[in-house]
Amino acid sequence: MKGPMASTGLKRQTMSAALTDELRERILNLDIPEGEQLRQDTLAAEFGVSRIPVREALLQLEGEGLVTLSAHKGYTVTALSLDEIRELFDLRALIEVDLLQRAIPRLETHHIERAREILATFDEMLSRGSQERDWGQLNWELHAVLYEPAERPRALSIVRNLHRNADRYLRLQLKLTQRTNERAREEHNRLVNLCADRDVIEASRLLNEHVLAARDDLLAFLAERRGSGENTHEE
Amino acid sequence: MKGPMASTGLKRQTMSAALTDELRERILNLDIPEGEQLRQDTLAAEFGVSRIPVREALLQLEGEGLVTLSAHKGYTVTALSLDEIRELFDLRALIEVDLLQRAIPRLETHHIERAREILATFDEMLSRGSQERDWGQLNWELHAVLYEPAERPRALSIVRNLHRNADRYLRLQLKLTQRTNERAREEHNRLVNLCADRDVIEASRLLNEHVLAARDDLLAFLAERRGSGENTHEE
DNA sequence: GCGACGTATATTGTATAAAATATATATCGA
DNA sequence: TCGATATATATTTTATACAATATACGTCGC
Repeated sequence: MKGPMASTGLKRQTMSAALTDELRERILNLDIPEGEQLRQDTLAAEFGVSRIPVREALLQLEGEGLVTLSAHKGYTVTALSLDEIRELFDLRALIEVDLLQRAIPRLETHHIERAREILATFDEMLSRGSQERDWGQLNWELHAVLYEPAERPRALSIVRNLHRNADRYLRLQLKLTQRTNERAREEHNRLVNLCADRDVIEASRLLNEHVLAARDDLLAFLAERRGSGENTHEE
Repeated sequence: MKGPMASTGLKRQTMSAALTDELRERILNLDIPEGEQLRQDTLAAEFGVSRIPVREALLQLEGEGLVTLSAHKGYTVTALSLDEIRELFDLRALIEVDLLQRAIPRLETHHIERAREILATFDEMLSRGSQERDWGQLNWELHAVLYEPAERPRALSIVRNLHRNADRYLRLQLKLTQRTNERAREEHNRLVNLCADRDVIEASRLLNEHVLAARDDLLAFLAERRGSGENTHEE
């Protein structure tokens, strides 16, 4: 469940897969900004591989929605409108609440324990100063462990993708505002406690509010930012 | 909105895209059965292209869930368990009901007209004898036109993919039982009428029942079939 | 005969090279 | 000068060739 062959440094099974992960991380971390053209030979040269695995990585990311292909013109990093970002969160709320309702009756003690471990890691991170790079991953793991007992692999996969697509913008927000982090932390704690109590009704309500509050926070942040020139990285 | 450049025979913008469509159609139509290995050389030779566009088409289909890649071992046509098929329909019900609720208040006359056109095409098809090949496409178009006013592109894309994944099994059922078709036809008519009346409550209820009834019908059919050796294609 | 190892073959994964398409620049005519 | 067409350049798409990996088979030792 952790990172595959972590710390060994052994290279992945295929270049395509490794490139997919690396490119995804760069996009999510905004190292490559929205709308940017992705030149195949440039990437190939940078990674020291041919263009074939680069193309295959980009194709994979296109399936995830992170890049957009225009035939014969190439790939660009997908730029989402505020409406599209809103939709990500609305879908998250819809599907995740359903997952949680199915999962809670089947939650075992070890699920709760794992969730509390993740909460502890969150706190640790918070005290060490913002690590927005890992925040999204940790946030996903917490949600995923609560939904896992539902045994709904397709729904889980869809939700993971929704998280990923929203992650870019959440990281941006985390970089600039600390309040979001604290609020999420508090709601996560309550959510795990409600799950431990098997309180389906209240846990569902809280989860729904949690996701929609994150939505509104983020949209307000982005609306402000986009309205006024959005100057963060200069060139 | 119809088939792109139908009958012209003009090749698509790229080979990869054309191959993706062709392979998808073969898989959905069960020309290539579940679990079958897809050899890249074989496909390349058959279509008269190199393995590169074949690989890219397969990668695309993997993103859609129709094929599964095992590193260094190749692609196989994804085989779904009954539980996974159940999940497809449960997700459809969840997301489509939400879409319909958002769409109905924004439905315009021309949406309804278009829906009735599709219903007429259904009837025409029914009278000409079963054309299970087009059934899934038509079914999707009907649902899509009702959801379109919601302006939720991501949700629509997810639902289209769910339809596609279920389509293989629906076609199988349609080939062997006519009753499903008639039942769907009747429910579709009622659904469009309720939409025309802007009756969100009843339309939502009917849509939910419609999808879940299709689910139960199909699962019963497949359980029967899988239990008893599933002999249809001999070799 | 049985299991472990090594080789041969088939298939996938990647690199390089050629073809097709799009974009930019230049040339021509009015 | 302006617009349109033609040419050149950049980039993507596809083909061919090579390398890496997995599977099948056979050989050897016991």
